[in-house]
Amino acid sequence: MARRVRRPLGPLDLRSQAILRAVIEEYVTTAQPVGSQALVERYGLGVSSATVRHILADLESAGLLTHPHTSAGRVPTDFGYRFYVESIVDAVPLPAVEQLMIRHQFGQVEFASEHWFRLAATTLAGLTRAAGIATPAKPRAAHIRRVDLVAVNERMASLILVLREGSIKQAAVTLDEADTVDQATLNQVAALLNDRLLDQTATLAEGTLAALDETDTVQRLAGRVGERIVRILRDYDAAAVEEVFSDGLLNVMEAPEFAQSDKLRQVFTALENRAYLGELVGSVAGSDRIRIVIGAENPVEEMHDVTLILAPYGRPGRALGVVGVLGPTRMSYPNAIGTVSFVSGLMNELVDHLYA
Amino acid sequence: MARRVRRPLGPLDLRSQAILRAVIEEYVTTAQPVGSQALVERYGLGVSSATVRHILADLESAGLLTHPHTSAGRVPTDFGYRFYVESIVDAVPLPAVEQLMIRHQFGQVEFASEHWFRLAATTLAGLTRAAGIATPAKPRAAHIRRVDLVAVNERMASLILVLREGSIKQAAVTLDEADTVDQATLNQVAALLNDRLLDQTATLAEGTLAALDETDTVQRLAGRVGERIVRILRDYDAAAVEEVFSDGLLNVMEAPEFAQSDKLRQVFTALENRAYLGELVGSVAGSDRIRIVIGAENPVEEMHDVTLILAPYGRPGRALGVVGVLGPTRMSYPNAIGTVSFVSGLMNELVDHLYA
DNA sequence: CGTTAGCACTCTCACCCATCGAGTGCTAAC
DNA sequence: GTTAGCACTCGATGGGTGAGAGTGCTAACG
Repeated sequence: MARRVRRPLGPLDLRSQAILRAVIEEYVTTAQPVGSQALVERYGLGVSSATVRHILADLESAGLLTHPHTSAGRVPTDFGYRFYVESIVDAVPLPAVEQLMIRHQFGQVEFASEHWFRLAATTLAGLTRAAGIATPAKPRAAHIRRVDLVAVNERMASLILVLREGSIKQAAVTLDEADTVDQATLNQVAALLNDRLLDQTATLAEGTLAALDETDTVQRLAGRVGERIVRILRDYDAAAVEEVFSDGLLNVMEAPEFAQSDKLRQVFTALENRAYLGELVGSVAGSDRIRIVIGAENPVEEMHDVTLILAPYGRPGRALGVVGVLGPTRMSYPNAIGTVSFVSGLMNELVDHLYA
Repeated sequence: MARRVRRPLGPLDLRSQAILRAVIEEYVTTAQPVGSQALVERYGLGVSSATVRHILADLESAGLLTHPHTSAGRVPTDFGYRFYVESIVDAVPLPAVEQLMIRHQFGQVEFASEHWFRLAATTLAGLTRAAGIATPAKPRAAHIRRVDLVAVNERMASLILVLREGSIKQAAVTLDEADTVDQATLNQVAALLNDRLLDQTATLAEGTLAALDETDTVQRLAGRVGERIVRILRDYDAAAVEEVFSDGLLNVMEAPEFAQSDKLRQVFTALENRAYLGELVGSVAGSDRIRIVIGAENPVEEMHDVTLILAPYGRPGRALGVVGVLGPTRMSYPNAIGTVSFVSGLMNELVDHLYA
């Protein structure tokens, strides 16, 4: 086989790179195996199809391309995409007009990371024609920003807990006091809690609450509510990833490689299993760059036909989330990377405001 | 053709009903056209296959069954399912154990309709092996229960608005006052707003705000925030359906009739178009019973292969939402109806507590 | 008159086979 | 190193065939 010097990795000569690039870009648009002739016709390569065939054979033995069968054209391997992404092309930044439009959209949405991350997923789905994925910015330890209590009836109140991280938690608390509890009392309790617990985490709050005077009605009630608050914070802190929101899975369904819904079903199943995404997201959140997982590079069997492009956002050490896209391995990497990059940058800016 | 008295509608004789029922239930479990012989074997009908064939032919000419082709067994038509649901079977109530389990689950969730309706969809999906659908209880006009303001920086505050209906809205308000605004001032503003706006709707609130004294700093700020509150309420009131949450679409995907993902793709597309669901939900919310839309009864072309079973919940004139399931027309109607019925009843109870 | 056995008929499905065409890999010449 | 030429491979396509399932009809039966 080895007709010319084999360089399975490392600096491929420029012409080979150009051809690999052409194969990938042709395949990305047509979804059909690419033949030598098609390449010569559609890309001005200045050589004959026979020459191209030689090079294709070399690229194949280097593991960058494959053959579905003898008489078919070439298809990129996962490794081929990897090489393409790392050594041949650069990310294409999102056009300025679209950047502006998206900024505008985010400006219209309520001021809460709760809503941003969903919008991020939706936006990514629309821009890349793949599925958009996003998690909320999850702080290592949540901080109390605000406590509010609303009377529901004589013995129950609705507790509203605002976290510095931008999310709001709600819970019902039962106050089985001998005397009925009115809104005025609740206001006092809330004021006390706001005074004492501002910017505290679960652990700190627990200490503060221990110091309350149980003989005073207001303080006793505050203690009761405080217990609940601590429990909510602990739950929140314990969850690895609060939620994974995805949008535009339909886009992926439309790709011809998923016409037999079987493969896609597997992907969906894997997606519903949050443990996996949580893990992946955790690993991305640790790093500081875009992470690309192509096909079989993914440890999860079901994900072998799709590519994930994920980027962290937020503040290391404080709150971290992930945005990204999920598409067929056959996707337009330069655009997808550029888009994910922009959206994660935007999310960074937004989260910064929360901590400003 | 007409070998015996034709009764296209109305009281089918009992034996014919039993056979229609057998065909449907066999088809529901096997997803294969049902032949006369299979019926005789698997259901103790006490007659020969030839007799069954006669009856099948009659049921077919009455429009209750069809033939995919000459030499295939029978398949129920949409009309057949309709007759089956209305005249032959009754809803099977959900087993008491499961009822208990579900009540328990709802008890664990935060005290807010926001969360309940999602849980309802998830629960329905799990119980029926179809897709669960739910909308939040949407009040005709939202009422203010609580206003809270948290300082973000000198010129911005985060507004938290709790509605009597159980949902929470959040927004950023910019306070471009000459002097900086601190949390203490914000507390006064919030107290004022809570005092004046409690239980008011958008229109009422607007009147109340007009009466504020613009020369006082606190009142002026309250006016500023109030404008924003009114805008939020108006937006909320204007939306026909806030959100349609669905879960378990995967279940539907697994049905053999959707193996070629094309049909399902259409369903998904229709589902993403909220206008349609909003309309449907609106019509259900108006009525007071479970509504079943079988296959081509659905005005929307894309939904011709699925059945919707929807039930309203909430308080007429106050807040109304919808829960239900979406599955293949070939689904177990008695169970699905029983389950939807239970869940909508449960949601009713929960919403009742909000207004208690 | 309803029920049944028997039978011809229809249609799908699975299988085989031949053909076609795209695209390769090799070789020899430039 | 590049190219033209050519044999070869293999999937896709389409027609043909046989098996099997299930029907509809008819004639006989109680």
